[in-house]
Amino acid sequence: MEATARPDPDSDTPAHRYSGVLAQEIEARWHDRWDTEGTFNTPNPVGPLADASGFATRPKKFILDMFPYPSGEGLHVGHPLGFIGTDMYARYMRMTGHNVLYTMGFDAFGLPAEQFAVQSGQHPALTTAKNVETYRRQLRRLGLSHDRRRSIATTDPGYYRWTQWIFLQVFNSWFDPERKVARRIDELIAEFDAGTRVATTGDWKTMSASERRQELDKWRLAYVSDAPVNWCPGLGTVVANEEVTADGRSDRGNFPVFKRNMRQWMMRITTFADRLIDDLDLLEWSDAIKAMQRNWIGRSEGATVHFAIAENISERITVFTTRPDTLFGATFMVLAPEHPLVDQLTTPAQADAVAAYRREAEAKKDFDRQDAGREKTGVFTGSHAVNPLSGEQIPVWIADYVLMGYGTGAIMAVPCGDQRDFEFARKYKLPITAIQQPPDRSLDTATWPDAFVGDAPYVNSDNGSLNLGAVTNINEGVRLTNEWLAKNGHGEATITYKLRDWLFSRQRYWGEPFPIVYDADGNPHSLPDSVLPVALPDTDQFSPRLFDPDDAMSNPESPLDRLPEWVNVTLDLGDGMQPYRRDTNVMPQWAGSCWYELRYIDPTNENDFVDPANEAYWMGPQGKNADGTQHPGGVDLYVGGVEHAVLHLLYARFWHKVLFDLGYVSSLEPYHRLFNQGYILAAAYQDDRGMYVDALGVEDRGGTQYYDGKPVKREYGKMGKSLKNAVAPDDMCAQYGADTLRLYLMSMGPLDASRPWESKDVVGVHRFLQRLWRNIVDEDSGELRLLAAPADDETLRVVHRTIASVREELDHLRFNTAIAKLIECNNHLTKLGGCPADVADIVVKLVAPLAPHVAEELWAKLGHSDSITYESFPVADPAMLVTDTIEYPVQVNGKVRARITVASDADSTTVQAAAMADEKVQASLAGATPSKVIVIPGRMVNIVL
RNA sequence: GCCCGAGUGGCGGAAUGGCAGACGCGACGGACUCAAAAUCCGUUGUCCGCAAGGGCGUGUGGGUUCGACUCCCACCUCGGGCACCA
Repeated sequence: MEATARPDPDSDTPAHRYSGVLAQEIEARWHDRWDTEGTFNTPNPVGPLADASGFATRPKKFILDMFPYPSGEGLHVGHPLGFIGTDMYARYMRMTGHNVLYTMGFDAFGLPAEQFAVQSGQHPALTTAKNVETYRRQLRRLGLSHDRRRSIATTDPGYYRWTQWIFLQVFNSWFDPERKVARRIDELIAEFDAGTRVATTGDWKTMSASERRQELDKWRLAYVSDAPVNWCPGLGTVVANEEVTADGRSDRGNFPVFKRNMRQWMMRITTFADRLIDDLDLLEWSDAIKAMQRNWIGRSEGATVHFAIAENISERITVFTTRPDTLFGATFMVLAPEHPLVDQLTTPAQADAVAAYRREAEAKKDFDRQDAGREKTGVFTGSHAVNPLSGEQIPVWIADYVLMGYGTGAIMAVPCGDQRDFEFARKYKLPITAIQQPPDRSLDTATWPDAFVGDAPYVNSDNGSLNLGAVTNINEGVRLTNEWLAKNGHGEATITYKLRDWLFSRQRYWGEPFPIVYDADGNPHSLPDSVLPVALPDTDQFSPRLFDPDDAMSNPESPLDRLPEWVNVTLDLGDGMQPYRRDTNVMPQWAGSCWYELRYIDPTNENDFVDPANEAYWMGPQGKNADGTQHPGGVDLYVGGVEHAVLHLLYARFWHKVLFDLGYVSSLEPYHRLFNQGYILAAAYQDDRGMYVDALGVEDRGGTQYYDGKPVKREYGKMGKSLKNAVAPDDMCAQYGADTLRLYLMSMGPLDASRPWESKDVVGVHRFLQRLWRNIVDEDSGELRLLAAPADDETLRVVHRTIASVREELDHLRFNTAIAKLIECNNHLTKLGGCPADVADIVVKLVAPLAPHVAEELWAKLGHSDSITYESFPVADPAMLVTDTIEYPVQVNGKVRARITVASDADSTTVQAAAMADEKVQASLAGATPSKVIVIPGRMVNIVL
């Protein structure tokens, strides 16, 4: 497609027609003026960005986009969908008297930047800076009203200095399990010193300095752990659980991921699990996203139950169950093959079988073990456990359908009520005892086709001291059993989570270095604030060692390991000058995006990551939510894709809560209202080899598509490089102007819906702007051509109805219908032959948030010298919204048969009489007498026969 | 399997208990033009009919209601998330 504008100089197109060429000329001029005048600079209450405008006393709106990763390809038209929505809203908010914080930063650390650098042979710092430049230019061209003084990139040392500082706050904190808040590690030391809290590894008073250090490390919210992590040889790094797809591969690069024990940084996000679930209730997020977060955290309530072992082994087997009330039906136990008690439990007779089974299970990847459809397999250990309720001895098996990573890695099997246990019991001829009386089955489980799951009266559930016979619901059964277990020392009520602690280190180059050094004994020490940032050292060896993607036994080698002069340092950390080794990991890409909205507030603050007064103004709680719950604070509107539902959004909430607990921020949550925009889809085409071909080169001939003369297959998918169906915003701006692109993207449908891009449809909104222009400006002279006569009554009503509905639609982010209303209004003006002079200001203001460049130009032509940005948005005159007469549709038996016009204040009797008198109504009635007439005032009449 | 969404003209979509299809694309007809593009005006759910007019119509089947795209129940299809989670 040609990226040039349509009209050529030879054509007879009027010189001042609103064409792509003119639009670009206008837009470039306004971009310069906005920059020169600092039109979108937003003042803070205090600090370097405070000013005397008085704006900082206005009500505030903090409007935020999920900031982009600046890729080498630049933007395609799908990327700015959300950005344009927030820009329209931000501009509307400015015109309704708000002080608006709106800017854009760049999430520039991370794997893709590093991979792009490796491919191109250029340093990621260079490619990133270049890409950010491209993005800034493209975003500017779209007319986004960002306060550019507040823009940051996560790779700026002035930014990641504070990312490292927050890491140190997390490192120097612990979770108080009683108060359920993060507290400073100093307060833990004070509690140990005072004896009000007992250390877990020994007597605090007699511990050596090194022992005390190790005790404290066990409490820290950021800690080094030697635990199973996701090792991805194809990427050369470990990745977080959240970055592993359902089929056991990395979400970046789609490489296999293996569980391996490795020494890595973790963050104790699990301690915040309850608050991360509970506080979702305070947020205006979609139920879908809330459900995804709840699912991921995976809270389940139940009990731990301890089973004694019959064969004289002192250890007990501990299980977690959500259905302790079914304990009477536990007829065997199953341990994960990796369970630590398996060796002790295995009898000599079973040793070979158990060893063989464990080898087999180990060889399988985690993913293969998690296929629910697989036939269950297992081996008897030879030992028995004692059911604490029934006293019966039940066999202990191992099977790979039980996972070491969830609960305790062991289960009590209740085959009558659990389908997995039922299948296993059938296969290995294990007993199945009914403990509930299903309504449609006998108690003879041999006749059952499957496990019975549901509410039914308990049977066989009485051991003399616990009797569930009279219990009618599961909750009551669970409660009674938990009580009995606790009283008799066999267990207690317990809550478990699917959420694991957050794996926080990566063996890559392009990320934030850890502000941590290790002493000669390998103990981690935090570096003081004064040496931050720990700068990422320069090197041309920025690729980590990559391995065969299937080489599970390979070991990570971080690029920073290769820089001994950086790694080895001599420092005085309080014990005199000592040699230390720097941590050679870098933080995951999510670190930088965990707090960027806070830095937007105070981007130039050298002393603080954000001034508390500025944070309180922009993000502090705003009274009560609409439903009366506490307002948690946070940004007023956060727009972004649904793909971050459990990654960025969970991590950022966690960090924010830690900062809240430590008293650094006043907001409980970072993002009060979240809006997930849809994706822009586009047709993609495959040739006969299944290769994608450049969608821009495909021709349509009578419904069949051809590329290079050969037919191709069409499908629709997310716009992007991989499907070769990207459309560049620069091309669209060149052809029609940015205002047209903005309107088209927003008019395609609601912001939260995904929808296909059709380049041929763009011309529709372009024609609208052209007509709007022509209604105000003479296309030949470029001078105003307003109608001198005052707007007639009908026009005034149209204009005021438009004001009312545009306000209504913009308040609810319904840009598509707002645009439709404006088109309707403009079509009315077109029929008049132009815009009456006395409504021109109003019409231009209505368009301003949506198509700001053309609005500024028209505003200037109308004789105003200031930017339209801070003009007040029109308010509809209520008198103009009511009419003297109303047309009522008249239904006979629910079908519209006639229309009558009556005075708008006519009462029901009058309306009914007018309806009955109508001749079409009489014809439809055909002489019959209505049994009922319903009159809905202002709406309609329905005559029922 | 479980949890969310969504199914409306040729196409994108509008209407959330009260006139289904706003607005736009496309298509068709007309104006302008030597012609084309651009622009402007008009028609456009579908079927029957020359017309007036009428029948049908929001994935399928049932229900609530004077009235259902909208609410309820069951099902079908598509999209997304989770999945041997005890």
